[in-house]
Amino acid sequence: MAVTLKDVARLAGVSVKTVSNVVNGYAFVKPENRRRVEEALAATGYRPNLGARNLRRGRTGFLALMVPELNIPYFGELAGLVLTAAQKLGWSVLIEQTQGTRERERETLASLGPHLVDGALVHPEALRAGDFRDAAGGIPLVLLGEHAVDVPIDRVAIDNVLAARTAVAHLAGLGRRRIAAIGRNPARGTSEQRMAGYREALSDAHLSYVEELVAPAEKYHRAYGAAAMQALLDLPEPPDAVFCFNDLLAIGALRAVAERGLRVPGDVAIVGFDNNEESAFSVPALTTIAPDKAALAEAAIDLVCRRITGETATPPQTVQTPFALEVRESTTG
Amino acid sequence: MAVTLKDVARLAGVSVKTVSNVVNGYAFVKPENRRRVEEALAATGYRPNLGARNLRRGRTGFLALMVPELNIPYFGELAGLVLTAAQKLGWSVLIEQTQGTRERERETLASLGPHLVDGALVHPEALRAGDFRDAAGGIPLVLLGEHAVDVPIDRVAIDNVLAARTAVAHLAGLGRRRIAAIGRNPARGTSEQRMAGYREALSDAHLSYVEELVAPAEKYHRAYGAAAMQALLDLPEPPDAVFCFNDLLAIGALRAVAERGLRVPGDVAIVGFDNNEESAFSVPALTTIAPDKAALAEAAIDLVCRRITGETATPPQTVQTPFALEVRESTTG
DNA sequence: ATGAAAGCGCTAACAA
DNA sequence: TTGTTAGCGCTTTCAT
Repeated sequence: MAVTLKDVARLAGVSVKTVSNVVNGYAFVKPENRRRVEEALAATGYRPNLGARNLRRGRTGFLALMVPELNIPYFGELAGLVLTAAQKLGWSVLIEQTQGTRERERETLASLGPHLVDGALVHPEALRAGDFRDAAGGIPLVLLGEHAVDVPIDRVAIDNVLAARTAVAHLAGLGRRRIAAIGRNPARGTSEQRMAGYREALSDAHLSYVEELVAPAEKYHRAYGAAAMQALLDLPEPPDAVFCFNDLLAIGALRAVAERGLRVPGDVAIVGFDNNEESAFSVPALTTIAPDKAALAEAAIDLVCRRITGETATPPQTVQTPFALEVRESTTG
Repeated sequence: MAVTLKDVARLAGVSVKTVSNVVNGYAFVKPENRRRVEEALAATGYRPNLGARNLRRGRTGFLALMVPELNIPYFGELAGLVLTAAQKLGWSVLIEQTQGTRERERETLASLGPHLVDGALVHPEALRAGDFRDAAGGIPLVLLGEHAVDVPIDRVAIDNVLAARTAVAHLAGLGRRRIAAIGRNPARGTSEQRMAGYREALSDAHLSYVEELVAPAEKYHRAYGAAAMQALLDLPEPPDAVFCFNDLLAIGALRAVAERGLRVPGDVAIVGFDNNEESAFSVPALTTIAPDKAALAEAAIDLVCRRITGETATPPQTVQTPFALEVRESTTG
């Protein structure tokens, strides 16, 4: 059916070794033979059978990317960048969705392994430290995003505490005094970090931490942001600013404010987190923390590839990638 | 390193054949042996090497999904659904991004093939009919979305003409007389279809087709929608309604209207296409055509799998999946 | 019902 | 510099 190395060899009148050498860019091939092989290659339209090559090499040639859901804009954007970064280095990526549940995350981690992929980038939502005990059959893992889980595994993330602090400091700098937060969720690692940054910034601005101004969010989706904002607006003394732990929550909050006939940022200023593409086009456009997602994707791919090739054998490291505060209309109408 | 069939066989004191039989659920294995094999399997934590299995079977076990970009919400959502549908049937999916350029689409199609994947779902943007000439090395292909390309290949799509017509009829039914369109682009297949539906609906409503009310869009991104809307609003006699060929364009249009201090739907009613999740939360929420994306994903996966297994050997077919008009605030403030 | 062995397409150690 | 050949881990005849 498909053209094999042997077919090419026969056509070129050389051995498979020589063809293999040419295909793999081995330098020492007699020019005459190289020419004939290349001709045969072109004539047959030969394409190496990756499965066979990798079986022989003890590699699969694939990486995995584990994320909650691709229809969450942040992960859609990130996945796109990861694919691009991987492709540049000649890797194919298998994307696995977990829906953010611990069980699916554990299953997925277990299903990964040397027989399927050579390495994986994982963005866990609910995994605990113990879940990593020789998971994934020992292939190199790189954790994406900051999490409470304290495991000796490579990580790439922005400084969530500082980012949250920056966002809230911006609000305080605008003269807002009742700054709420939406997104507290003990089950999520990043929630802890962002809470910490929130508290630090309040303290920096000599504002006190008010329990009732911190709204939980079960999921970081738009509808939950809207619901949380409604609750906040029902307070006897509603907030004059809100820091949302991601843009989806912020977009929901934006709607809730509009539905009350209130103004953003006039009555309530809003800051998000992630800089989803949609956030630049909401009405009003959303001020948000903009992580450098391309840098994140590239650093992660780079790291996992170096681990696979054994190029880097140092202890697990944490790479911090940059972020910026993107100021838009939702705080400076 | 990893546990192989041979290791399990040795531990269980049987031949690899017997282990293979157990692993593959072959019925006729002596209960005693089955028990011992299962014990050995559990003790070693054996996981089959997919590469080797597929090499032997002449399969790869992978499907490909070719899309322009994952950070476009429609494709992020669709990809997530495709992954889910594929997983249910035990397939892994390789996602390939083309950025919507014809060249990358051709390259990708060529890079696919029996050595990499067993079948592919492709959502082309710029491909021409000729580009499909024995592309992808003869593996089963399923086209996603409607396109101008007329090739004898399986397809899954909604009825774009009818959908567009429905959207515009809705606008006309609201009493709007100057209904514009944003998104004309001869290079894109769906553009033709949506233009046709637009014209049909105008004619149904006894409105004449006005060339200046049809705005082109190079890319179907938010910024292009905003630019097109601005141009439309600069017209001596601006439109009182706009049909955008996707939600991204509509979101951009929404912003452009807001920036002028005009009202949606008061001054201009807007309808989109795709029903991205964000469209339910924009201010105002967007009326849009909502294709049943889950049905699309499932039908496509189902079809390609049946072709691969040879279960379906009929001539290429076109499967139509349902859509609905989702009426929201942007047309009924 | 199960074992022995061939071979999927490829790479690489070993020879020549 | 190039040919020969042994596997990579698995499935699957063909025997038994």
